[in-house]
Order: sequence, then C-alpha cells, then structure tokens
Amino acid sequence: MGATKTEHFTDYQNHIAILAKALGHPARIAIIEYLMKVDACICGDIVNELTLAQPTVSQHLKELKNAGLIKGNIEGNAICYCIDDKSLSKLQAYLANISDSLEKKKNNCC
Amino acid sequence: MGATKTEHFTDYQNHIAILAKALGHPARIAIIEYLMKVDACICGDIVNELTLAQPTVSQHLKELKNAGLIKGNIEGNAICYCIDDKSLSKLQAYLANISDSLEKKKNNCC
DNA sequence: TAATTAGATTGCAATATTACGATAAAGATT
DNA sequence: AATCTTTATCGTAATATTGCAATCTAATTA
Repeated sequence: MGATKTEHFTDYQNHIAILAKALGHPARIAIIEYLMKVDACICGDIVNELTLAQPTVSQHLKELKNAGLIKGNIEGNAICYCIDDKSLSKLQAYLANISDSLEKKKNNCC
Repeated sequence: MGATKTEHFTDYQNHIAILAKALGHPARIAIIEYLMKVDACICGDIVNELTLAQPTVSQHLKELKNAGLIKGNIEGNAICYCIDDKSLSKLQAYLANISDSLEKKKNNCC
C-alpha cells in the first residue's frame, strides 16, 4: 500500500491524472507562468526566478518534462525549455468538456 | 524539508496548484467522471464503481471537497455528492488562457 | 430500542514527494 | 589543458500520500 493503484483505472484516466498531478505544485505553476512570460523560452534563470535551490528546480522541470508539459532543447551550454502546448491543450479540453456538460445539466442537485 | 514551500509562491499559484493536485489521481478523475455520468448526483455507490475500499474512496472524496471541486449534501442517511462547477471552471479558464497565449506566440522556439 | 445502513475517522504500513548539499557531466571560455 | 558555466544526478532527511482494517457516528428501519 501507499502506491497508486493505476491498474484499476483506464489509460485515459491515468493520463489526465498525470497531467494534473504535474501541475499540482506551485513551483511548477510558477515555472509554466515564467515560460509564458518570457518571450524567448529562456532556460535556467528559472532558478533565479524561483526561491528554490537549483537541484529542486531541476527536479520540478524533470517532472514537467516527464508529463509532457514542457520540452527542453540543448542550446550549447544551456538548455532552452518551453511549454509543449499539445499536452496542456489536452488537459484544457478535458476540463472544458466537463464544464460544458455541467452547463447543460444546470444544477440538477446540491 | 519535504513539505512544499507555499510561502514562496503567490496565493493564485498556490490555489491553481491545489485544484490541479486534487485532480492528480486517477481515482479522483474517475469520481469526477462518475458524477458527470450519473444524471442525479447520486452518492456513495461510487464505492461500488471504483475498485477501492470504502475508507479510501471516502478519503478521495474529502480531498476533492477540500479543494472545492465537489459539494456534498446530506440526504437523510446517505450523502449526495456533486461537482462544484465554479472551481473546475477556474482551473479550466486558467489553462484556456495559457493555451490561447501559446496559440498567438506560435512556436517561438523549440 | 435493537439491528441495519451509509459514511467518516482513526491508526498504521508502504510508498511517493519535496528539498537541498555534494558531486558529476558537458560544453564554453580562457 | 585548466577553469568556468550550466544543468543533471545522487544521497538523504523530512513530510505527504495512498490504501485499508477496524471502529465510530448518525440516520433508518424493523
């Protein structure tokens, strides 16, 4: 016990959960927002932006990358990170779909 | 160490992260989907729907409620849970905003 | 009122996450 | 080649999450 029982859920449910989970930390939200703000998708001055140690930021970037929410290009010495809109749109579409359905049903209870 | 350093982030970033985190588990995605599927927002046959023990489901429901994603009404003996569209829309709008901005910038790198 | 039913809470074990110092790897610069 | 810069990885401590058996609470029914 302690580990998530992924085998009891569909691939889709697991995938959506992985995307949401990756966004489930304020540092990672801050990283996404920083990548949005900076016009060129500049690299690891993200470390200077956040009040967290470099290894910690690196770990958060890794998790966002594993979830498919960001991409990283090696640019000589540095690494250029940026948002991968495909994964983000997938989650957005999923939530939009639920919102729309709720709109139609309009408070059928509670 | 080990605990999230919430104090280093804005209230908004923390709030979005809390919403995303609550959706960051396949069981909780399955619960949301079940509440969507059932027309009347029927209660704790959610336990029968998921392959998880009753206390585990109860805990997941609690987390969704704490994040503001669902509401629960006492209905005699049973409890009637349903989705709280406000919080869900908030997260949806947040992601939609990012998606839109990305659309405009159109692959400025990577 | 005793038994039943629906859920929540408690306590605990297993595992995951968060954070960071130290260190490693790899390209850039001198 | 030696050094600097940038980022990743390792190791480890602190904390959080996941899952469940056992138990508790409160409304319901017999």
